[in-house]
Amino acid sequence: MSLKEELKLKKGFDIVEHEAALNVYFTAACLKKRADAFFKSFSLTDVQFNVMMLLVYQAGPEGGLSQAQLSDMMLVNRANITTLIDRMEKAGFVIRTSDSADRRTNIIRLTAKGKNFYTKAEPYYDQQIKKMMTGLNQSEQKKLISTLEKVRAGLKE
Amino acid sequence: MSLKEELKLKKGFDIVEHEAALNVYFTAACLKKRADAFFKSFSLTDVQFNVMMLLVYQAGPEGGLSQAQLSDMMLVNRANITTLIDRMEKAGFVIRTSDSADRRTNIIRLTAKGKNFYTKAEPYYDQQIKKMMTGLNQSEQKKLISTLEKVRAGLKE
DNA sequence: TTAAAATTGTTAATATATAAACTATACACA
DNA sequence: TGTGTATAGTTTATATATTAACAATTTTAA
Repeated sequence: MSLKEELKLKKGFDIVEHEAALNVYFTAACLKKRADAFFKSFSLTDVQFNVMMLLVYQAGPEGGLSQAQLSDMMLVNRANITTLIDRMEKAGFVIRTSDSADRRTNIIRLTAKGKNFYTKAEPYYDQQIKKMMTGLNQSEQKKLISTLEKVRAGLKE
Repeated sequence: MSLKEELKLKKGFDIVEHEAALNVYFTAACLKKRADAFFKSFSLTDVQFNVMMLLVYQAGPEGGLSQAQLSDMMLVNRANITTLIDRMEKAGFVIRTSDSADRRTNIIRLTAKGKNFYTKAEPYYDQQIKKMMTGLNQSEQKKLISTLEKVRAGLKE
């Protein structure tokens, strides 16, 4: 179904670039909504889950990541990390620790609660994301990935 | 460049579905950031521009759209439209009018200021979106559109 | 060594989004 | 006609995101 049909628009799109960009945008929104619904049963959000995933798989030698690293890996503003980590700290999933090498820096670490939670939730997430992407086969997904890489490359200029 | 490289991750992605979904998500975020930067010079946001575009091209016989219609066309919650239209009303771009056919309903209309603004801004937007999508040729864009349609179709189940 | 430039995390203000609950209104059905 | 259900928009609280400005700290360059 075309986006025009899905959004029930009277008039379609004259410029294919505009249509392509809107398709990316709204597909992401649909993915996010579906993910949000999934994570709701775990009482956290997709963004918080992403933080945990980053801490599990991308932690440095200090056993965590700095807020600046998190903001870089999530493509969001540093200011946003503050309240995000506040909420996750409050929920008991992460702690802020000081960095012995740099007094400006916090190292964000998963708590035992956070680790346990993540370990339990990950298989369910894996299952869910596979379900979510059943519209494409493996080869189509790989092609989509490389196409979107091209889009992003074109944005860098 | 792969997402792993862009985000400077130590560890890549084990599940291609996850990688594909993240590519959609982050590409949309990159598009949005670029669009935000563009619209900043016009002192409005991409979401507000989208509202204006919808009012110009999708208005009904009453010369506008209801808030519920806008929320459907934008795939966002009705509650979100309230404050969005508040801000646009405050900026003088739109007005809320009553709907003679249904006393619960507001019809959102562009003001003369809003119409003039949109008419001036649209050609610049067209130019900009073409520039933003230069990573793909026309055929690749059409292929991307149909792939994303498949993703969304798979999400409906 | 010193001063300038860069980086880290926070704060405050703003924008976009969600959910739940509500009132008023409209619709559907018996 | 009356009752139950659905819808429109708002309010409140919460989450995610941006910007600009700031103080503390670190890095860079002269």
